[in-house]
Amino acid sequence: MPELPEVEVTKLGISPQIEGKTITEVIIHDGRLRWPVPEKLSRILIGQKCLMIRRRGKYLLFHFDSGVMLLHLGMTGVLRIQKKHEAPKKYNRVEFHFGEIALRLHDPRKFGSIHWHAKKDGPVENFALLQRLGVEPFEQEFSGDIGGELLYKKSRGRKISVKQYLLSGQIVVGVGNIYCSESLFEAKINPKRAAGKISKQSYIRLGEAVRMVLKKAIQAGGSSLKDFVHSDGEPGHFMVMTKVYDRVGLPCKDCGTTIQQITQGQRSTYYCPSCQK
DNA sequence: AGCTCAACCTGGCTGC
DNA sequence: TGCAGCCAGGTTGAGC
Repeated sequence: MPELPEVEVTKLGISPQIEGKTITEVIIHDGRLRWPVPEKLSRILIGQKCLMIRRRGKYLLFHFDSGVMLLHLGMTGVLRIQKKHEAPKKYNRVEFHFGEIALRLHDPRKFGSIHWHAKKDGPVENFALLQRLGVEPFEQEFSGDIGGELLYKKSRGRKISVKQYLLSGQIVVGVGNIYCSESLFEAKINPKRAAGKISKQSYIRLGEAVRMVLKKAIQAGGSSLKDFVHSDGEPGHFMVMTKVYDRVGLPCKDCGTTIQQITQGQRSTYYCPSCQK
């Protein structure tokens, strides 16, 4: 599931159930995720109250008195809130109990990860994996024309394609493979163009497109929030309406031209060769 | 510093 | 039906 909108929707879904509650048990069914789940997690967390859940890029940050637990959903991770007595299903990797409530990480491909950042090591922003992240798309630093100007300025001299540049998360976080194709379509930019050769005006359109596409997706995800929170079975999939993603061979919804698919940086890119110049 | 590419892991789909 | 091959929403780290 997870690009930024899905992570944001997850945060919105679990926060009311988790914030202010105290961890009573941590069970690691299979800690061999992207990185090993810290074995000390149980010792650290039991008895601690979750003060707040935040999001940074695609990471969820669970704040406790003595530090922050960082959780990434990877490609296939889903967090679900269930009753503790409900039996965990296949691919439940880790679960956290808050009294009768269980927060379960379901992750078939095990590309997710869980980390601990102790308070004594300073603010969580110091955490190595957060340091390389670009700015948040909905913060002041990417608002209005500022976002596009940032994309423009940082791209000068860059030879990689604008698709890979935007997807890298170096400048602005949260744009995964689906919303990257969608944003470039909305901004009418051909994904094959070199990042360093794109005008400031185009990047300003791209900045707007990124915010618009992500916002719409969050709103679409929001509609499935109830399903998500109350789900005790498989996660509810919400349909994301895409203009180009996964539409190879189909007509462009704006001009009718056949949507193309190419590979860039080992990932699929979809675009309309007429609309995107 | 920037670019490319393999790697992590499992399931689902396509085609023979 | 079986099986090989390819694809999948992310990200790091090695090597040039």
